Amino acid sequence: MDSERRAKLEATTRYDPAEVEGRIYAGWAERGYFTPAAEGTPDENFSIAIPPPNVTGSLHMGHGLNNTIQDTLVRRQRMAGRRAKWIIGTDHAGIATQSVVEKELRKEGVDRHELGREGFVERVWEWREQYGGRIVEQLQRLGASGDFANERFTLDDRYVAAVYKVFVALHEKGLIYRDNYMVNWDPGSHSAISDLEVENREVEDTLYSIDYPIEGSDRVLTVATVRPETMLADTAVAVNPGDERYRDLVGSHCILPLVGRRLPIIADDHVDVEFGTGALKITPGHDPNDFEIGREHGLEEISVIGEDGRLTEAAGPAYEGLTAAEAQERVVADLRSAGVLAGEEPYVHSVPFSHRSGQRIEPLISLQWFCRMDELAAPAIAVVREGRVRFTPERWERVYLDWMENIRPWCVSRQLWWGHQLPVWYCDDCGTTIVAEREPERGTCGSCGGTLRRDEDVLDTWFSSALWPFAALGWPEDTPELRAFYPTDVLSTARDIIYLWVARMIMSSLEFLDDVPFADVYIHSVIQAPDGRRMSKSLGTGIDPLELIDSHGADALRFGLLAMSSSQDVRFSEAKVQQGRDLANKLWNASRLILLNAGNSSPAPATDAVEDRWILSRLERTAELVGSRLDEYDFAHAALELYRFVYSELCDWYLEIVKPRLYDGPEAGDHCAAENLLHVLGRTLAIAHPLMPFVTEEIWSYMPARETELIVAPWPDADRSRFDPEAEAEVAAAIELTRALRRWRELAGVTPGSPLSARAGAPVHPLVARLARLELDGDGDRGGDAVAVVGTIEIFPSEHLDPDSVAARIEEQRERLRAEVARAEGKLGNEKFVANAPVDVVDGERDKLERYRAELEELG
RNA sequence: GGGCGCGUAGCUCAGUGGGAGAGCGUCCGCCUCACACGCGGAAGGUCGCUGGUUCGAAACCAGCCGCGCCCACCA
Repeated sequence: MDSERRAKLEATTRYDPAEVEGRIYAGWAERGYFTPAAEGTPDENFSIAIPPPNVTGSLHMGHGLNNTIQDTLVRRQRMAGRRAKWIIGTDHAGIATQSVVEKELRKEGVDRHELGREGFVERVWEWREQYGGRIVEQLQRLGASGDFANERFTLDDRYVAAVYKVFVALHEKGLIYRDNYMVNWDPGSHSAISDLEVENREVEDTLYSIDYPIEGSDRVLTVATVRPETMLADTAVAVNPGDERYRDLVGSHCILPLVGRRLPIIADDHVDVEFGTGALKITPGHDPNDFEIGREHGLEEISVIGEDGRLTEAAGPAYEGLTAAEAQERVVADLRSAGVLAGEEPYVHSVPFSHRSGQRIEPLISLQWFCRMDELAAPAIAVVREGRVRFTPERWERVYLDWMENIRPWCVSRQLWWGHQLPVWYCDDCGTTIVAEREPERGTCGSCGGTLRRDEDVLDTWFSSALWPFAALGWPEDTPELRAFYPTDVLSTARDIIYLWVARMIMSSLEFLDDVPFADVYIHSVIQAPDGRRMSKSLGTGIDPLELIDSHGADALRFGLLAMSSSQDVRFSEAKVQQGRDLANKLWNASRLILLNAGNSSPAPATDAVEDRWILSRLERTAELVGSRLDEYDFAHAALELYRFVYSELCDWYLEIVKPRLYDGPEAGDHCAAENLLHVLGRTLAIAHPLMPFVTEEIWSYMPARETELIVAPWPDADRSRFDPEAEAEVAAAIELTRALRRWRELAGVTPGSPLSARAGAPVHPLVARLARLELDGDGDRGGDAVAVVGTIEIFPSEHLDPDSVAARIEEQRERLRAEVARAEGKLGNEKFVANAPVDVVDGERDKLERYRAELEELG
């Protein structure tokens, strides 16, 4: 280390992440560590595909955790010597992005329709050029070692080609089809959306009861509804086939009030006898349930509400043009004056809302493109059942399977402009529909030569996301990247997109690449706000990860997130981030101690002194433990185990123990301490690197005899030959004795600075004497008797001892020992315990009892 | 309606059959020549409730109470 760097190290008593992180990161990127060669096989290589964040996104805590997890895994494997590729990219995020740009246009007073489709899409691309890189830059601040040089976007030309290939292939297979079907219409985005984009919310509505007169009778059938305006589209009334009250009416008709239409009275199992009057009005055009019943019974489907949310011509002149809400008011008023409104009462029920726009879903029948899923699902169910794809935590496997086993058709068309426009053309002249990867030549119909019209719709964003891991590697072309890195190893994500994304990736990969997309799915915890609410910008409960990086450093945030993560939801804890910051600082200062006192030593394990063997043993156990925790996706324990080793074992004990040897220094002849310290430090930094890459790389740059940067230094596989139970036991005993003496001193009122006059009853490790500040009497020539015995140490009276405190302390000790003796005696006095408990447990109790009795005796 | 998860120290969480743990916070003492983002020490818990299984339960089983999430077509 040159004198300038040495001076810097000496002067920097606090680790300063802001000074380090940008510089270190730029170095890594410059040297190309993030882009592995596309060579070798997927088995020997390692890859992860990032859940591509929305281009419109900015880094939130969920990204923070998920990407820290992925980066930790990637760094670990890169150090293990594998070509490690973290596939990076962003998602075009159809509705989200379109809304952002529309909002921007609105500020300029422009409606997207004024620009036209082409102009608008161009505008979105411009927006993406300008702002789309934000989230990617934010990932880099976290320390993400992804392959940013090969960043992908789900609307790149090559990616679009993959999407079209899949669409066309599924269409040819008959799985993708066009149909008039009940969809979730989102008035907010003015598009159909899939079932998965709908969320149910509890809402208080009014439940209206309406009398439908029965034809040829003066009886009425009373039906209940929360949406009276939809009655205009009723085409039947249903009762349960087993319902005695109405058995005679099945087959006859009633008359729809206000409209006068004859409605058949039908019998259907869906009808709940218990609910209301047991008679259900059937509106196939505006209720998903009624739609099913209608199709089963071949009922007429009438649409009275259009895609603009207004009543259509079919609703009749009195209502046409009204909004649904206005129509409801009018219908209720008309029913009342007609004297058929039998009742109204408040009613709480769950109602579908658009996840995206937040608006209430309008169920209606619409001509859309669908994908049948059952055939695709079957093999995707099988690979999970067979364990070719494993979920961690395991319980998500059931969640996945339950959904897959009841999968329903997927509405894939969206009435948006931003996205993959359907590769579908229509000939209005001859009625031909062409589904093709490329636009037909000259845009004309092959059959009749007529002009083709392209379908205006785009695909659901998740349709393209489903292809992410392989399309991002260049599929359908047979690229070197695909050959080297597919299938990927792990997918790390949050549970809310298991259906939307994870399941669909598995299905598409099996269908098109005949293989699973990844072997492991890790479902990480959801980080809630500190008060337990959802962390969200709109609730004002969000905490910005970037601010935490600014204040505490990226390593601190990474450590904190990993340490607080769990197999369940957790509340965000800034204390854990601070713990990470403290650990970074601790590593930094421990390193200063070692590096500034190591002279010209090089790292090498030393095994002469028992404390050296001890720390080596503890180090290797830590390497093993942290490694296996990471293998198990148990990041919290990996992080906390690292923290424990660095603080408790390395710093609190080993460094304190070897300080004298280090200070006496290599110059005085003890190279071992420095060499061993450098060895231990190096391996510790390597273990810590995947979790805390910046501080470890920075310290590493001061290490003598390093061959590479830490990011590509070998991962420290545990060297079990260094496990040393004897050294561990010996040092553990010395530590325990030291702590007992410190405790005794504190409680006996001896000030920390003053030495204790003592005699060792048995050989005692010199470190105990030093760390507990004992003045050991070599020849045993002491005036007076010992005032106390702590372990094997007799303590003599001295001017520092307060006799009353000592007496009180001893009595306290006696009490504790008596209680312990009583507990052990009780246990051993229980015949059943002695008879049934395992031998080692019983023996353990016996040993304890013996020890406590002996200690008690010593106290007198 | 069904499913999953959770209830342990003031706070956030570990702990899945043999003496209740960590971090933060609190209290006491230390600016000891790596670090006050530090060092040493301490206090603090009928492990949601009730039964059961067991020699032994925070852990396993059952029921209950409370909280959260997911799925579901009772209008």
